[in-house]
Amino acid sequence: MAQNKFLHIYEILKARIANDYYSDTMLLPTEMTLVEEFNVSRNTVRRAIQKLNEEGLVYSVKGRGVVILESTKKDNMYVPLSNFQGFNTLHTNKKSESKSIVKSFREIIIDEDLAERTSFDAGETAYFIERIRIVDGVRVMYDTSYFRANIVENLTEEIAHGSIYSYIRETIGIQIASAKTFLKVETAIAKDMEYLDLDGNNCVGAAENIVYTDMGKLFEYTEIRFIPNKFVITNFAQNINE
Amino acid sequence: MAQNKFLHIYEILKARIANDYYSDTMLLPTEMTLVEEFNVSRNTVRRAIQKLNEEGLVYSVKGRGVVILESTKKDNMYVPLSNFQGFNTLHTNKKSESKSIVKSFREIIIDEDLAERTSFDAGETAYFIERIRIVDGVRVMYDTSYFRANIVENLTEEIAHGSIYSYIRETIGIQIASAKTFLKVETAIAKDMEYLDLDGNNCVGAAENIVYTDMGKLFEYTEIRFIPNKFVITNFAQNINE
DNA sequence: GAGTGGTCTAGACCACGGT
DNA sequence: CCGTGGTCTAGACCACTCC
Repeated sequence: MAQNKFLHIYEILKARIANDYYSDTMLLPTEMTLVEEFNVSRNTVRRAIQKLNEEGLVYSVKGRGVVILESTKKDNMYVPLSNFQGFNTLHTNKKSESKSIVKSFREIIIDEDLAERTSFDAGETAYFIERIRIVDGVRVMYDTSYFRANIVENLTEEIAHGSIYSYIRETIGIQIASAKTFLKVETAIAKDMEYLDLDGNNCVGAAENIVYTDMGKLFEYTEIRFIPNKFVITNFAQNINE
Repeated sequence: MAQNKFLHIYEILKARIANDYYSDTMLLPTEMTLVEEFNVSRNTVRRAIQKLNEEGLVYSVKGRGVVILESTKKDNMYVPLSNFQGFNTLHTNKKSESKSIVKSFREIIIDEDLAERTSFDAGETAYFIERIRIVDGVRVMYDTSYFRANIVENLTEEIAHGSIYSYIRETIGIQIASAKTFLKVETAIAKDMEYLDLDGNNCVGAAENIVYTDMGKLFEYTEIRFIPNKFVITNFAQNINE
């Protein structure tokens, strides 16, 4: 039972779309109809529908109604991979064994060059961590992280072996707000060859990740580099007509 | 002058954040303060703030306020590339010359295999189009498109040389609703070698694009394959704590 | 306890689509 | 023209943060 009314309605509508309950018309019932069915205000119905729009399940057209988008065969094709936000592994039915090893862990001083890349201040202290992630025996990705030492205090290699985010949330008590990601395909460098099972490929996927605390402070800069043919990143764009 | 009040307020707040007008506190004024300043209802202020949240400029915390996120050096680093939604070229100051050539154009019947990939129906007719995009003399990407013939009627090679989307919008009168994108890094296949200036790289970026009309009909499936080191895809995730 | 953002209500008018 | 979704208002109560 969802606490929020609008989330509850959103879930019901989503299930009905998935079950083809509304498929005859290709339109959702009108907002006023849903207001009467659920006995809520129009605003609440609109918030539920807005969420469906954000997920790309429907498309609202002024004057006509809320159009249900045709389903595709790809809708349930991908499986989320552990912590990595936005990353999904290619579909597999079998369960995967995954573990990670800490390759480097040390404190560093941010120099001019790193200040440019991480948006930290030159001269401040940061933790530098390299970790390799291994799935089913294959080294599929590694990430190079910089954590601001004045925010993530007393980080140790032990903690890096487990979940740094759990430590940040539970021990330090910082809430994580949001992250920005930039994605590229790049020619592999020596370190990629060394850390990854590239299997003949000479390129990697590269994702830059910038993460904020809920105080608005940038506290982590991470570059993830991953092997080809293993990950899918999904995205959804609306209102292509400018 | 923006027509909508909430968009107008959003733009003002965005400008103030960019100008460090609010930087002292790291918090936006409270909703009630903004209600008084702009003489609008609280809902309108909230919609403006919601948009700032969606763009990753601020982060709202219940009980505390609207936190302004630190700016990063990457915020204005990338330049959008023509039509390709979500794609951005790496920053360059010089203007680029770009053109595209149509490599293939024909009508085909969707077979079982294509039905699986495109989510079209097996047996229906579609236009098959391959186009290569050349920027500053370098073949940087090519896309393989399938358009449903019963929606995009009378498509010709001439039209494909120009803008198919202009034809769809202006001549056919169909509005485009939204698109889903799936992104991967893949080992290059023979056709990639043939169509792209891979310059020694043996991988490509691959983006699948599924596009809908505003009637909810899937009408285009396109696979874009692009060379490494040239494009950036930006993404923004919120509420990482599940 | 005071103040914040999150949710929700019950109205109103407008712009657009389809007829 | 009618009905649709889009915008906006003016209230209310709640959950949370911070002192």
